[in-house]
Amino acid sequence: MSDIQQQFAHRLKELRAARGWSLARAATETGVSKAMLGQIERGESSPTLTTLWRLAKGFDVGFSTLIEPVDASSGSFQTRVTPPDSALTVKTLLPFVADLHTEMLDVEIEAGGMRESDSHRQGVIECVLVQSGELAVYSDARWHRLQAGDAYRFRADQPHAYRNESQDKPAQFLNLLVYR
Amino acid sequence: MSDIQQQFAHRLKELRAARGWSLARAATETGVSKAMLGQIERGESSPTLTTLWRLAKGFDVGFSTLIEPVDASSGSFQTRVTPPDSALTVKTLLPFVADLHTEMLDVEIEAGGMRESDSHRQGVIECVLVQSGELAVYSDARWHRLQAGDAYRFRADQPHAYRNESQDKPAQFLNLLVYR
DNA sequence: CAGGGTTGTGCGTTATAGCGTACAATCGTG
DNA sequence: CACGATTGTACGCTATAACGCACAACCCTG
Repeated sequence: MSDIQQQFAHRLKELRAARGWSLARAATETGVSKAMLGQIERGESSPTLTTLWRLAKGFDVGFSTLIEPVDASSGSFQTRVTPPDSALTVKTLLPFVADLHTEMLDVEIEAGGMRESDSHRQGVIECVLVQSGELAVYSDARWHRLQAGDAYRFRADQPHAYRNESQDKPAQFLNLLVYR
Repeated sequence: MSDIQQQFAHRLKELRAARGWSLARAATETGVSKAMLGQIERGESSPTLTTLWRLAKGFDVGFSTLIEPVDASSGSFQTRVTPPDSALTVKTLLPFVADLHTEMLDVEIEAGGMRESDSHRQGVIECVLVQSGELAVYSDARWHRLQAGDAYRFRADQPHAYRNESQDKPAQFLNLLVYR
């Protein structure tokens, strides 16, 4: 029995309990046998992809939520201003939280300023939403020019950079990182 | 053979081709046998959870990305302003796109204005990031007061509402919806 | 060209996923 | 209390996941 099998055993029990379903009811909703559901919940069996898919549909959750729970609690969280360095002011609007796989920054880059960024981990997608000014984004080996109101997405698992094209005014953009 | 099995067959081939790995190399990286990888790619087998997990780790992708690809192409997308109605101006900064499971709105609500919202689908999480003004958010059967710079998350698969607490000035907030 | 290395497929074997059924335990009702 | 309904577990059977190995086809190098 593997760790993921154990984790999923616990998760399936959670999903079922949250809906107040018996094994029989869950079997009806998902099309997976009662006996098999029991085996999975006790960690005695590692379900196939086909069975996992049935479970996701029957429980009406996305595939990733089937495995990894989303924190359903409500609550405040803090935005945060990173101390300004030579060219950039970064305010973290939505800090990275594991269950949402998302992070959002409000970035201001001074007139003529530029910032390079290392690659993020494999598969991270970045969306740049220009709020004001003239911004250029470097990705896929070239610069892309953006105006206020423009938006641009690219893979952030490669080196990339931001540059304020104006020599007079700062530029401001929202930076959304989606980790999938 | 199920639809998801066929979909995954195609996806696994994609993942492997993208890295330029042979079946033997992929077997080494994932700990899943070459013969089994071949069976999966030809849609002849539905891998168990344990095997899926090994694949995710070996290919260094999140579990959901193992099944559903993220569009890796770069490109601009349009922000959009919804015509104002009686109390609200909505600008869609990031329209919903299926592969990111995310949507972002810039909302301005006039002095004293209020808006109720129906439930979204099961499991949607909403983050409200107040940019200016005094906002109250209704969720979990009660109102939560927020100031500029405050942020609040809650489950959006329940009825919820927004209200500008000020009778003098509009309030503005960013609204991030994460569908998981 | 021949030979060695690489690649993907097919086969047979073993372990286990998935099921229907039976049943013990528990619960609720008359 | 007895009885019926419900719930979760165990069992035996069938189908298939997963593997190691052999091999045909292809590619590259001397």
